[in-house]
Amino acid sequence: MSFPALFSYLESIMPFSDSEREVIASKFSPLEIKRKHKLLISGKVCNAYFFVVSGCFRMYGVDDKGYEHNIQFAADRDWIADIGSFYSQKPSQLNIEALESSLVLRIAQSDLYELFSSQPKLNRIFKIMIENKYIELQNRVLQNFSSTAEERYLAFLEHYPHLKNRLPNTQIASYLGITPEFLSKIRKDLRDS
Amino acid sequence: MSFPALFSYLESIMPFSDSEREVIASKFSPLEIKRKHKLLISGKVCNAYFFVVSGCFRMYGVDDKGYEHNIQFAADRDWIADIGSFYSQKPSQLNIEALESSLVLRIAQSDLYELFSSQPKLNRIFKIMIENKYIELQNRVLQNFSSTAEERYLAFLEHYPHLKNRLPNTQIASYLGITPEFLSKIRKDLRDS
DNA sequence: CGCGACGTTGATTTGCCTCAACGATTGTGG
DNA sequence: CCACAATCGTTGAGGCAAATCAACGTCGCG
Repeated sequence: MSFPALFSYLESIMPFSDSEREVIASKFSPLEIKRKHKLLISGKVCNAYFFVVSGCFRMYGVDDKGYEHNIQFAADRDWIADIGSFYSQKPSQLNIEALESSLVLRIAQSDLYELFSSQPKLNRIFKIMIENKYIELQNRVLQNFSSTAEERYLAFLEHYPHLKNRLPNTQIASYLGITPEFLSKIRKDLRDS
Repeated sequence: MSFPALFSYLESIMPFSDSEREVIASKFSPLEIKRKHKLLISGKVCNAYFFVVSGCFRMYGVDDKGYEHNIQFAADRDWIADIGSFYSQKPSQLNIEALESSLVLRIAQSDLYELFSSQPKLNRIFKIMIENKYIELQNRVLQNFSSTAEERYLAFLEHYPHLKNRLPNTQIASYLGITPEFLSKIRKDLRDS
């Protein structure tokens, strides 16, 4: 169990010794997840973090009318968890679902906390990761307020080139906060012009 | 310089010894900021974090058409900075402006990094703070997608009771992502019903 | 006092949604 | 290996939430 994808990610931030790698790797378990299967179900506590080795996931909430709204996608070499539920240990309102058959590495909350104590470097890595996710979200809030749906769609294509040919348009529409029908119209307008 | 407001906040999370307090306090400088003055101006790098002792600030971006969009407010015992610019040391696209005459404690980026090394506890406190801000933003994204402006306004009043009598409605409208005129209509409808 | 920020109201416009219908594609069980 | 269901993308007609533009009264402040 050497998890090259995980360490390639970790060591892109800072180096680890062989013994550190061994301790860290021992806490992660590989999981194969089939398309449409879930890593987290709304109502349950999110008691693990997941590192996506390959495949693709979406995290989404469901509103009063039953509509789903994608909060974020996570593909190769990305992390995913409901951070709010994970740290508060309260039930999550979100779901994490595989959009493709995927391979993830799972680390339980208690094991991650142990690593935070024994491997202080991991604290920094997780701090950096959350900062990055925070910045992404902040840009999204700003953009939702200041751009039309078409502008947001174009920005999405530019910002996530590795996702655009991998996701059905319905999923992209849900991420942009519009209906699939309206995204279809946007795409038609872009083709026509 | 004992900064009771700062340590009352820090010690609500974890205790500090007298000597720790002294080292930490030595890195913060108090600043008085008058209404409408800025802690951060778009185009500059955000090279400090601010702890708001008293008063109130908004952080906002300006879109192509010149409209301002409030990203967040920070009042008593809250932190404010453009986290993205702070960590990347790239120019910020945001502004931080006092809505009232305020008192803040400023810590420069280099001093904060020094404290992160010498006072590991602060790492955890900042990690927790960013997690909380992340959760807040995530809820905001979800709510923007799944609620009407009226629902978001009511949720704002409920979630930020200490701000609602302190902010002009134009600022609240900007935070909610609607025009001041439309907020006025919402308030009228709520009064009439 | 007079100016500028603020809140309100009304008329009109528009971006996006809703609902409905229809082909194309995928995938799955018999 | 085919038949059928399910998912996906598209198009169109009609409707609604919120924006835009314009006007006006109020208040606090220099």
